[in-house]
Amino acid sequence: MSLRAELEKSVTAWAATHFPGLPAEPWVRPCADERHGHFQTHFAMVAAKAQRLNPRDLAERLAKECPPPEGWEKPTVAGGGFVNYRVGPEAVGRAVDALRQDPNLGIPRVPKPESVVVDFSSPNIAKAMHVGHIRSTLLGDSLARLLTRLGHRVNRVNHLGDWGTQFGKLLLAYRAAGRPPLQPDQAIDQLEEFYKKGHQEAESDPAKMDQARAELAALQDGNPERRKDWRLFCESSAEHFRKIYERLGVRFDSIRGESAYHEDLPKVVQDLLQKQIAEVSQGAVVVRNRTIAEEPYLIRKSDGAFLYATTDLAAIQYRTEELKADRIIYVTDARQQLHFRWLFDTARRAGCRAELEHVWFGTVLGPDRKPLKSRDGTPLKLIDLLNEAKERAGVILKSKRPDLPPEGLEAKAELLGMASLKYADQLPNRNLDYVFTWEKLLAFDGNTAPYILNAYVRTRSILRKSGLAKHPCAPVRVAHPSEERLARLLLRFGDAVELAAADRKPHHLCGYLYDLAGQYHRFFEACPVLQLPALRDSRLTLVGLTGDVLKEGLGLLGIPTLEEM
RNA sequence: GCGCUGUUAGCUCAAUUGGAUAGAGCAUCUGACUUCGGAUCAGAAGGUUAGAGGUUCGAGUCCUCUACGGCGCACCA
Repeated sequence: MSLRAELEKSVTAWAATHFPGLPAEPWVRPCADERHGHFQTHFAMVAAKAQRLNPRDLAERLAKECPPPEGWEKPTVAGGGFVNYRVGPEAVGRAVDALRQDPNLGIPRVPKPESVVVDFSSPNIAKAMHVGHIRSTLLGDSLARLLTRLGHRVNRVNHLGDWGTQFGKLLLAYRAAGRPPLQPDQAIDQLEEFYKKGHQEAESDPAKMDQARAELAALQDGNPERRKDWRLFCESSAEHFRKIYERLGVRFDSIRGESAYHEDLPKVVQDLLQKQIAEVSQGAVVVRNRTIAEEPYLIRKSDGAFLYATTDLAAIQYRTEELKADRIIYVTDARQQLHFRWLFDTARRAGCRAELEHVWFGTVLGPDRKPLKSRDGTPLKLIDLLNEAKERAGVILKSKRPDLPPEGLEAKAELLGMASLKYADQLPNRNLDYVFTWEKLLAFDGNTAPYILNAYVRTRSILRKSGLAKHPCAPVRVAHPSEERLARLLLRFGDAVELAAADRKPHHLCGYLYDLAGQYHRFFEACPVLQLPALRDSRLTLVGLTGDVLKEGLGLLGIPTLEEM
């Protein structure tokens, strides 16, 4: 249990006894300013307001009747009714001793594990993944890792766009070209060319548009030749996706595209009509809810075709009934908020009992504050982004480590490039658009992956220097202020992980890891580790624990570590 | 028009969900190296949190209005 949680227990018990009416919030928080203390509670001010009492008097009572755990200083009252607590160095040492023996590093387990589907990434078949997919892919992956770590049963689902109307135009051009074989390493580019060609033709020539529609209808009716072509498109795309996911270290439990729900769609619409949730309007089938919008939600077009809303409804049914999901989390960009409001509302009215959540994020912008594009104005391809990250990391590596043999350089550049990209993408609050620059991404200092990795590497190098095979696990004695700060920060890891998961915002964890890396660097400046025999094992233990927490924290963000920079 | 969302230091972003004197990095300036790895550390400077009201013991955070931006609103996904 963290220091905070220990104190929290005591304060909450006191609050529940004397003020049973008040909500059981977390009342204990770390002080923003250490001069006030290590932890504070503002409970007295809240309770005083509710009961019309004097907040200072109540704070005095709380401080007196609610003593901190063993080894803490006597609490003090300050301001308008804050009670401040300070932990003694021995108590810090004891807490760190408990932490180093905890395989979970202070990360709590949820009392009631849920079966959670995380739906993320979801690229379209026959198109290269682009920069618009990166936030969903990384954020979804991190959320899945966080929820798994807290004890939930997580199902990572890639809901591929493999059944849209774009296939009519693509088939049209592909077949007109004589159904040529696709080159393994250029398949995606070839498919994009065919689509572009088919699209242009269909837009300019109504007869071609009719043909494209006919191609789509043939595919959806199960025409064997079209099916075969479509499967080829899917397989070529899958290979493209696989390479990118491998480099990003992202995996899925289930890759199940829209096509998998094709057969279920008529029944979904029929059910909604039968339950009188949906109605026929102007030949289409729609769902209405004036509290959401005046315009209705379309689930079947007037020509009988289904939409992605219908597919999503079918997917909810599958996930709740077949996968037994208690909760489904969708990770998509902000523009789909209205769609998900409609989707969730409709599913609930139709009897869905699972919790449905839309975790949305903003756009990646270029330096001009417009959505990030490549030089020719098309969306920036993800593969180009990854390659450039690696290349730039390689240039920096060579300049920083000219002594490094060329063999190891490439793998190191790849790791640093991916780590930097992943960290930079997850650092800003997901609800905001963010401005992407290479300078920020691969900077050596500031809140970046290299800075944190550097701290980790130094925990490893000091170990190598010590001649030991692994970090010792000795009782920790905090002797220096920067050492004590490091220890207390380590004890907050569990809180940071919990907050990031509960908020569905991994950037909270980035902030914590940056603080920890910085505090480790300060400790490192101030505290000789190997030179002082009396403190050597204690400090090596602290160093080892710092490394473990940095590694575990980065791991929850999907970022691997390395032993040497 | 309706709805969602945003505006914090010159720039890019934080702020533990209503708590104490709003913090970092970059850029600028000043220091610390024959280093337990300097991809580091110490320090200076930089703010009417877009503006105006309101609620509160307390507001960057909640409410109302205004200005400016991004996005979405029936047959794409």
